[in-house]
Amino acid sequence: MSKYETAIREAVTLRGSVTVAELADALDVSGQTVRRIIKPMVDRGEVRKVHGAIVSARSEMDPPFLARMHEQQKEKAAIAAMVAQLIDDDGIVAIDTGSTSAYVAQALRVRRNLTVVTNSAFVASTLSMIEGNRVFMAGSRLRDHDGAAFDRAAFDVIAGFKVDYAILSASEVHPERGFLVQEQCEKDIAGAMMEIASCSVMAVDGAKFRDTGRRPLLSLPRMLDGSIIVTEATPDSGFNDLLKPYRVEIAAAQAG
Amino acid sequence: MSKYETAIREAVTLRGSVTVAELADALDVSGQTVRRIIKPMVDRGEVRKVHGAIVSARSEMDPPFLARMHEQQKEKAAIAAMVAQLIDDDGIVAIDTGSTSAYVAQALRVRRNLTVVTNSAFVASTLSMIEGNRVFMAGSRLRDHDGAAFDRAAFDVIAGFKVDYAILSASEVHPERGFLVQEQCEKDIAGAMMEIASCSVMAVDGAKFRDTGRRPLLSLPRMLDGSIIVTEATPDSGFNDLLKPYRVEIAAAQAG
DNA sequence: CAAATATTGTTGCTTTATGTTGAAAATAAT
DNA sequence: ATTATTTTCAACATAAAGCAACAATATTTG
Repeated sequence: MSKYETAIREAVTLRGSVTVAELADALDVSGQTVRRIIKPMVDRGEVRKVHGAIVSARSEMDPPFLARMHEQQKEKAAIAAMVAQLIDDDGIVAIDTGSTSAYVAQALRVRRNLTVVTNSAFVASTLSMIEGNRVFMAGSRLRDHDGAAFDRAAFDVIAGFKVDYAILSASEVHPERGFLVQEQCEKDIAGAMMEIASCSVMAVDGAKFRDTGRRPLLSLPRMLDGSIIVTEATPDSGFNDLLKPYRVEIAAAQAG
Repeated sequence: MSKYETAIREAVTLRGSVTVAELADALDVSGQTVRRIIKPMVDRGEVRKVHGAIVSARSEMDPPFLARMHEQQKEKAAIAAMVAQLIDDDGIVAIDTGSTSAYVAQALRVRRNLTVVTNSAFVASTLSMIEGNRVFMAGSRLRDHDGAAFDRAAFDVIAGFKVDYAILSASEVHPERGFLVQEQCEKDIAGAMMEIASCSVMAVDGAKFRDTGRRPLLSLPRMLDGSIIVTEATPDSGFNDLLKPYRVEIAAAQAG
C-alpha cells in the first residue's frame, strides 16, 4: 500500500476519470510510478484502467437520469469538487435532486461525519454508505426517473431540520427570472431547503446560463444575500444584476 | 506511551499522511525513534504505516456493505436472476436490506411497472430509475454503512402495503433455528414485510448454510408454508426438516 | 549513590520505491 | 492499409526507507 493511494482514490471518485500523466504531475512522481501504484489497486478492483487513463470502478446504470449524468460531465465534476471544498467535515447539509447534485454527492464522499437531508434516493444511497455520516431520506414516494421524493412526508422531514448549507441546482439561469426549474414540486422542495439553511449553494454549470429552453420554467424563490453560486465559467455580464447579491465561485478545471 | 504520540496522532489526522522524516524533523528526534514510537500505535491500529509514510487509519472508503457486494458475487447474481424470474411485470414486492437484495434489485431492472417498497436506499435508488416503476422508500433515518432505514416511519410505510412477494435475505441458515439475522431491527423489518406479503422469497447463497458464525444471531419469524427459498446449491440433508414446508429453487450458475 | 531500566542516536546492511531508458503495444492520423 | 504519436511495460541503476544491533545518555528504583 502506497502513501499515494488515497490521493489517487480521491481524484478518481471526484473526477470519474483521470490520466496517468495528470496524476504523475499532481503527485510529483513519474508516470511509471503511478502505473506501479495503480496496478494493485486495479487488481483489488478499486479503480479501473483503460488505455490512457484510470477511471472509477463504479460501473452499472444507464437510465435516463444517468444519461444526463454524462452531459457536461467534466464541468459538473469540477463544480462538485468546489462545492465539496465549501463543506467542512461534520457539516450539516440539505441536497436536492438533479444530476449536478448527484455529482456533488459523489464529491462529498471525501468528507466525514456529515449530516445530510435529501429527497433524492441516489444522493441518500451514495452518502449513507460512508461510515460516520447521518443521512436522512425525505419522503417515501419516489419519482420514477430520478428517484426523488416530493410527497408530503418529504416536506415534513425537511422542515424538521436546520442546516448549514442547502445545495441546490437549476435547469436554467435567466438574467431576469433568476434560477429556473421545470416543475412546481422541484420549486417547492428547493424553497423548503432554502428556508432551513443559513446559506444556499447553487451549483449550475455554464451551459445553464446559455440554454434557452423553450419549455415553460418556474423561478425559484430568491436566495438570501451572501448565498454562493458555484459554476465553472465566468457568467456573461448580462447576469451581473442577478448575481450581484451573491458570492460567485468559479470552479477551476482542476488539478490534483 | 510516549510523549510524542499525541503530536503524531494530530499530524496524521490533520494531514492524512506524513513521512517519517517530516515527523523526525518536527519532533527533533531521529527517524529511528519515530519508527519506534509508531510501532505500538500501529499495533493498536491507531495509525497505519506504509513504506515512506504514516497514514490515517481511517480507511476512507471500504464500506463493509460494498465489500460484501463482492463476496459470493457470482452466486448472488445467479440467485438474483432466479428471483427476478419469479416476479412478473406489474408485480408488487417488498425488498429488505442486504447485499443479496442489492443484487436482486439489479436483476429486477428487467421487469416493468413494478411497485416496490423497501427500506434500503440503494434498492430504492436502483429501481426508481426504471421508467414506469413505483418505488416507495420506507423510513428516513438511514443506517450509515448500508443505507437502510429501521425507524418508526419505515414500519408505517410498510404496514400500509399489501404485496405479492416479500424478498428477504439472512445472514445464516441454521438447521433448527431457521433463518438468522444479526440485529433486532433487521428481524423486525423482515417480519413486517412477511406480514404484508402473500408469499415470501428467501434468497440465500450456499455459503449461508455452512457459515457457523460465532456471533449471536436472531431467528426470523417462521415463513408461511409455500414460501420460496432461492439458493444456488442444494442444501445438505440436515436442512430437510427446516425446508420441508417450502419450495426450494436452485439457481443455475450462469454465464457472464 | 549505584544498579537497573528505558530512551535515543549511530552504524552497516537489507528491503523497497523511484526514475530512466528503450522497446512493444495501442491509438490516432494519413 | 501505413505512418506517427502516445501509452505501456520491462529492466536496470540509484536513491530512500526500514531494520537490527550496539553505544550513549537519561530516568527510575532500591
